[in-house]
Amino acid sequence: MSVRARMRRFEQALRERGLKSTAQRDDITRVFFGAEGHLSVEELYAAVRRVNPRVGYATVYRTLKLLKECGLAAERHFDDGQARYEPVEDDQQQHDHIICERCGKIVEFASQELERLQERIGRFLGFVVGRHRIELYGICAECREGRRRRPRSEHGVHRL
Amino acid sequence: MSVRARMRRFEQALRERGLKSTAQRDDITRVFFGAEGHLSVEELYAAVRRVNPRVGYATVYRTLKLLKECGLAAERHFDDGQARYEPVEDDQQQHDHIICERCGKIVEFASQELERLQERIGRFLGFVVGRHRIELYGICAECREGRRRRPRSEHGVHRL
DNA sequence: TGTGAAATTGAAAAGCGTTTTCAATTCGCC
DNA sequence: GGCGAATTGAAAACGCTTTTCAATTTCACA
Repeated sequence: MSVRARMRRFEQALRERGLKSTAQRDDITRVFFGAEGHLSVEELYAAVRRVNPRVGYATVYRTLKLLKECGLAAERHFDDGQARYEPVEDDQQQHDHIICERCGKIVEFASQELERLQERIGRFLGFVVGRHRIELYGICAECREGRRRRPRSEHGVHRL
Repeated sequence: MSVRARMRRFEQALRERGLKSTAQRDDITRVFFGAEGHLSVEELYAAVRRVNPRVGYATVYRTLKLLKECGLAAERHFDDGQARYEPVEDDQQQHDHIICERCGKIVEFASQELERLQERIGRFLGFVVGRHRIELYGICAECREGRRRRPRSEHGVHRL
């Protein structure tokens, strides 16, 4: 879905809730939807600032909270102590993450098998499993080979 | 391993580091090792206070940090925003958790299959996986059946 | 196009879990 | 017992996040 389309979605969600559309919200969501996901608030704030230096930190937090409530953003808590946010594609099912501890790259993947196994484990222990959190931490190929340490986030969910 | 034996281990670790053994450390570790794991700092602090009301919050934090560094405690960050700690048995291998969102019960499990699958996924994506974080969230049997809502933590790792 | 109630904003303060600071106390080797 | 180093509790500081509050902006309605 394009940035434009997502922003229309957001505007609509605002109207449905009787909330107002503002320049700040527009700027923040535009930058957010245009970025590659897994942004921290700090990163998003910095990026928005480049476009509109009048935007305050609190507004970025508030807008992310709104996006979350509208189902347009997902909040993640990895092991670095700050929340990260990714845009939610509406066709996109649940997925997990593998994170390089050297360069910080975050790769998304979705595994049917993992899904099934988790379900099975839950059932065995008497649980009905709703959500899960699965994060793998390791070193990516580029880092092991001593190549560049640049990429922060690789885009798209890998289906396995 | 008994509480006594673990405390001896701790004393030994202290000596090795040139650190001192104190009444506070003894009280905190005794309560910690005697409890059923997955305690928050708050819970441990409250429990220790019942034994020795002079112990301060900071000392509980400091002692847990020490235990962690000695490999006698593991720190976990579930979705409730505070760290939880569990005693580490020396024979105990890596395990994961399934958590009831109604009663808060935490059940430990270890799955060879899950281990293998995770390894395989990592390799497929070019990673060498070191550690992982796997948490399943759902509703436990007791809660679904409307039984009591008491148990906080069930003891022992379920091997699957 | 103007008006005004309600929503929104930025800056600063507060919150929350955790860590650090610091003066006073305790430990343990001589 | 005496002394230097480690430890302690209380309070302050921390980093991230939320809330407060007065000033500004939006937008439904006139």
